[in-house]
This record gives sequence, C-alpha cells and structure tokens, in this order.
Amino acid sequence: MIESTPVSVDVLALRFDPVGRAVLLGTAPRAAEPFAGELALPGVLLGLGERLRDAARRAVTDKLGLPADAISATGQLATFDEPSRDPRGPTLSVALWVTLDPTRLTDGPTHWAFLAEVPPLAFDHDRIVADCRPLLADKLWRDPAFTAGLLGPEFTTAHALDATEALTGDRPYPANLGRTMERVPGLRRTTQHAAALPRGGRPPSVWRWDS
Amino acid sequence: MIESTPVSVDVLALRFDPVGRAVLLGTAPRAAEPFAGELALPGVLLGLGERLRDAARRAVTDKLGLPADAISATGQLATFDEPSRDPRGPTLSVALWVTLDPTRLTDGPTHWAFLAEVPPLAFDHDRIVADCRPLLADKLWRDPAFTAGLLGPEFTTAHALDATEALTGDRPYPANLGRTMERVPGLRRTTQHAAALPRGGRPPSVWRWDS
DNA sequence: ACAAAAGTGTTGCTTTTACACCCATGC
DNA sequence: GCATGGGTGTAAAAGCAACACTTTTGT
Repeated sequence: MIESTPVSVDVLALRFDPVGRAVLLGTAPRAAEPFAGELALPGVLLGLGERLRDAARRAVTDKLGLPADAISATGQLATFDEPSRDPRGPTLSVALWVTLDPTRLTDGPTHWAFLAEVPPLAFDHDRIVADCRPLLADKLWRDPAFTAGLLGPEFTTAHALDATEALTGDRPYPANLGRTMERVPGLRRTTQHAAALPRGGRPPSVWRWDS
Repeated sequence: MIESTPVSVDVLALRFDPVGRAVLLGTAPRAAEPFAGELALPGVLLGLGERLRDAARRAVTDKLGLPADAISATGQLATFDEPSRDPRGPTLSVALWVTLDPTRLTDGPTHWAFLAEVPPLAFDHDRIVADCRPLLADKLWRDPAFTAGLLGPEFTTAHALDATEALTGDRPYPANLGRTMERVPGLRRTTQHAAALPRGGRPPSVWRWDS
C-alpha cells in the first residue's frame, strides 16, 4: 500500500464590511508549530470521506472561531501541490472560498485584513492569496452564489461599488455597475432606497435576489 | 492520527488528430476491479510528495501506455469530492488536462473517443468529463500552454477551425478565427501555406508560436 | 470551368467605457 | 445654499458576428 499525500483545505474567508466599506479576509494566528503565532489562512486536514465544503466549514469554526451558520456560501478555487509548502512534509492544499454573513459573526481570534493589504502569512499562504485574488475578482457578478454570499440577500448600490472596488482594484461608475447588475440573473433593483451616507448624497437603491 | 482521504489524479488526455480533423480523448479499459474491463479516464493514486503534474504523467504512461515525451502540456481543471465516487471508499479526484503530441504516440490500450461522443465511463468519469468540457473550451485561444500543447508548434488555419469546432461545438468563420488568432500573444501567421485538402480549396496559412 | 475552402473587406450589433447632466440627501 | 454621491441618458470605442466577395487550390 502506497502512502498517499495528506490533503489540507485552506480557506479564503471573505466578509464584506458595509461600515468600513471593504472586503476583509479572515486569518488567525497559528496555535501550534510550525509557524506558531504567525498569521495564516484557516486550514484543516481533510478527514476520510469528508467533503471539501465540510472541511472548509470546520476550518472556519475551529480556526477562526466563528459560528458555522455565519457561512453564507462556499466554492472551489485551486489546488496547490508544491511538496515543500509545509515543512512537516508534503501535503496537497485545496483552496476554497467562503463568504460570511457579517450579522452572524462573533468575536474570536480572527484577524481581519483588507483584501488589498494582506499581511505576510505562514506556509505558502501569501502565494495562495496572490494566485486566488484574480479568481475571486472574476466571480463577482458572474458566480451568483459567491456574489449573494458576499453581499447578502439585500444590499445597496453603494455596497456593490465598494465590494467591486475591493475585489477588482478600481471603482466602476455607478451608472455602469447598475446596468451590470441588472443583467445578473436573479438580481433585481427594488423601489426602495437606503438611507444616505452621513456625508450626504443621494440615497442608493436597494437590490434584492429573487425568491 | 486522523486517516486522510486518498487522492487520485484523473486525466483528460487530449489529442488533436489533424487527419480525422477532431479532438480525441484518451480512455482505457480498466485492468482491475472495480469496473474491470470498462472504459475509464487514466488515473493514478497520488504518491506521497508527488506533484500533480507528475502523477498525470504517470497516469498517461501507465494507463494509456503512451511515452512520457508525448505529453506536450498539462494543467489543472477541478477537484471532485463526492465520497461515493469510488466504491472502494472515499477518494478525492483532482482532474487535470494533458495535451499529447500526435507525432510521438505509440500503440497501446488507448481507446480514443471523439470529445463530443465520449462513451459511458467507469466511476464518476462521465460527470468529470461533462463538468470539465466547458473549462477546456474556455482555455482554447486563452491559455497559451493548452492551445500550443493541443495544436503543436505549427498548425494551419484549417486545424484551428477543426479544433475550435471540436471543443466549443460550433465552427467559427475562418475570417473571424484568423483575427482572433492574431490577437493571441506569441502566435503569428507565417507567410507559408500548407497543401490544400484533397477536395481542393485554397491552401490555409501556417501559424507558428514565437521563439 | 467548377467546386471547395481560406482570406479580405465591410457592415451591423452588442458590450464596454466614459462622461455630462440631473436628482436626492446631509449640512 | 453647497457638497456629496447615486441615477439617467447618451455617445464614443471596442469587440463580435455575419456575410458578400475574392483568391487559390483540386478535379
């Protein structure tokens, strides 16, 4: 019987912060060696017969200390196979994204980093984040599960602008983003308007998913 | 110590046949139970510390019986994690694509199927093929490694038309495909022309990759 | 000459990007 | 009022799809 490479699941846990108007990535200091104390993506070893999604949920609850029901959606990103990525020995890492519902978060060891300014992380996690960033940007407005998971069931144009800027790096014109959103299946502009920002400005439309 | 899920690598081995004007998928009858005798994608268990690419190479040589130097390129597709996908027990399957150089192929147990008419396969391999087909179609003319691997260092407009039709399902206008190809970085139309087909027609241009 | 297939040029449509201008709010 | 910021309309630009017509071959 040939020994097989252990598989870990590393999670890019994303959360949209409507107050800070930013997309945040959840990391936590490692509890054990190697890299004890250093920030890392939440990750766990995949159990026998465990589904990737379930392992991702476990990583979020065990490593970030967040409740499982804060997870709004999950999906695959890519697989990393460099044998030297873990000093303990070769492991495969399947990177998954997880979106979190900001209303259900609890306090925990989580360090929330702006997606644009992720601090140095343990293992090859810097590389994982760097490689996966464009994949994430690509999912916004294209992958409905990702988009709805990140922004929630209801959000304003202002939120959409902020999230897009955080993921892609530049801020679209509100008019154009509105037209993009109208072409997203299942998403509709409601007749409601949210409260305007403290600094004033026209109150943005509220968008909602069907059903 | 928690037992971890074994990882297998399943390969979509693609070959462009300039004579048959088709893209072919390599499958082979399984040598052992389960599904002995039934056609399946070439797959191997990932060894400890083995890279995915190397495992894919092993699958192609061991299961399809092709020489390793027939492999022109490789890349990742997706990971399949349904615990019941293998009756022997839960395994993870990482699907990779491999392109083959038709000039270096040898005879072997390989059954070459038209990509559009893949016969029923063992395990969940039908599903893997179905899920990965759009991903492959997306790579043509976008992923230079895939495109160059499939079509080789030098090919004609006629080949490009055939490969595009095989992957996407419909045949582009030669004029429009030519303009698409001129925008592919590293690809250039040469001044050469290949021989015309037996039925006549204008001889197509030869295209070549830089350097 | 005729048929077949690639290439050229052109046209119309869709998508993207950009911006001027209008509207609704906080101050 | 003024500043702020979203929304409407429009227009230029880029990309894409379709097709008429030409070119170059085989028969």
